[in-house]
Amino acid sequence: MPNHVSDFETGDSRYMVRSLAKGLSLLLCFGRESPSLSLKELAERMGWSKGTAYRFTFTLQQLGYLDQDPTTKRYRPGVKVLDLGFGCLSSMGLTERAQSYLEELFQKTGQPVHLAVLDDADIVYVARRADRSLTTINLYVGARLPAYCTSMGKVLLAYRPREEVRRLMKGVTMRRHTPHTVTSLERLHREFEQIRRAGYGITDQELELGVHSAAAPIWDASGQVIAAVNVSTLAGRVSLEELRGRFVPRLLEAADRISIALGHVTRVEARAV
Amino acid sequence: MPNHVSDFETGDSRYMVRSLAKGLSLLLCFGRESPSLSLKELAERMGWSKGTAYRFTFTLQQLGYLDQDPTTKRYRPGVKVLDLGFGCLSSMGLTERAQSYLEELFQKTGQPVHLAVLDDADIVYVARRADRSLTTINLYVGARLPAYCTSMGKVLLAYRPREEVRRLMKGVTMRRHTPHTVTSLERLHREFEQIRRAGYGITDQELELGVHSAAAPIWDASGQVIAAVNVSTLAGRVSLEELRGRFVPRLLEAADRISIALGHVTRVEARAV
DNA sequence: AAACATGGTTCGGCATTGCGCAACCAAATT
DNA sequence: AATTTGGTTGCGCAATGCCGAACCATGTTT
Repeated sequence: MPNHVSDFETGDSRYMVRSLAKGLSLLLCFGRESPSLSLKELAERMGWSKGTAYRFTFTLQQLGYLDQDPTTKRYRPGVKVLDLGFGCLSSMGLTERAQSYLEELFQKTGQPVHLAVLDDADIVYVARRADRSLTTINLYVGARLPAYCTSMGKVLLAYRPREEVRRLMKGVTMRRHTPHTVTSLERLHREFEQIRRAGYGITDQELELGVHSAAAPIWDASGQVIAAVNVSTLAGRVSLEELRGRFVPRLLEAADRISIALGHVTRVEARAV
Repeated sequence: MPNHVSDFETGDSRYMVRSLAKGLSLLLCFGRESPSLSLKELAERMGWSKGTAYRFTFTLQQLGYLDQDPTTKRYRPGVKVLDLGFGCLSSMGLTERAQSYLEELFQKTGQPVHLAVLDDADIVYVARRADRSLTTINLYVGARLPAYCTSMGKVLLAYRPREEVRRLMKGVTMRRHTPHTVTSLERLHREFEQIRRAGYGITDQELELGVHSAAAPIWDASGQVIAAVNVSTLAGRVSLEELRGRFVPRLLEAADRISIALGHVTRVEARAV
């Protein structure tokens, strides 16, 4: 078996259609730091020849996923990319069904509330309800944050089998974002234990100083935890006690209602307060 | 030049990388009506052999753009699709910069407000701020509506060169969604004239009975109209006069502010009221 | 329980596709 | 005018991805 060409992907990528993978990775180049790219830049970033880069941008442009400025020739993502993402998002039905409960939770607490799902060891925001700029980090739908240092992330991990958590967290370096960040896997597992007992989780300034939040799991009809809701508060304005005492009960109520809306059969569970 | 095989795409698709196009069209299969699909269904919809369908789903799954239910084997869009859409959306910067102004407009009017851009003859929602379920249609970010019968659509078209409008509207059948819908291109052009003079546009129940709305253009630094904001109201609760008198001034103010935030150099323009 | 049906997975062989390369343009810069 | 930079083509060949058909693994029918 002469390893003539590095076919890295563990070999199981025998079926991988490469051109598709390439094209998609090209779309990922665009972001906040590089909202538009020239053909040259694209080719360099991807490590492709100009010709190849041209064929891919051409294709994506034809299909509407890239726009090209006619004068500068630079490419920008086209609005059609939203068709990819959001036909899909709506297909989950999650956001739509959760929206009104998020609204209610926001009204009752006056704090920004979010909905997120787990993807590998990240959480991805899928909906939010907040006042303008209460949050320090700029969170938008689709944003990713590491799971291990966020309340929703911990909740989502807490309800996964231990084996899966091990697999997901393998390769994640638990960076100490703040002095409060939990950076030991063992400690994390103890927190998961606690979360499962309490039915919710709290993180205190682990990702960013001055922000703490509480999160609760959302169950679907099959009894899986598929998402988490949180309430996020500023440490300077709301104490942990207040978060726990005033906001958590509302949070749990909202989480339950969303779960029910998704068809979850509620089991009355004892919750340590 | 023997046209041996139908290479439909006007011939200029010589450079089209087919596998990419195919893979992307596969992702578009998923939507509200079909949130999950089996390999078989996918193969049928696409007109592919099972093997081909398998390789594409395999690829997309490996990359995280598709999830597969391990028991039923059915595919659903993976959360990673949001990376495609929203890395991009954020790269526009538009939504982020507009968010706080939308919030303000919503607070002042108490009505749902939206932000949309033009894509072909459609408008695509890129941001919104609304109470729960005031709207009858379920609008989410990424949703598409025809431009010709929406306030934002008309505004967006009104500021495009006539030639471009002709091109975009070619092939669009102006369906009479309600008795109020404007279905003549000529009439539409007269409205555009009016919109340019007034600096905003109103549609009265043209897409759906009971809903009317006012929209205003958003300009970028280069003097182009790149988006539109609207305020949408229920005909039963807010009269057209009230919409015009109470809400439009606020709408215009918000639109101006967003434009300025985008670097637009405000020219003081006379606006007919 | 055996036969059947359904739908997912795998393989081999070959036409097609898409790649690198290198030339060709078209603008901007010197 | 000469040079540079970056976008657009064309060619020939190797790798890619397609078809068809077999193989499996479950679930269903008789």
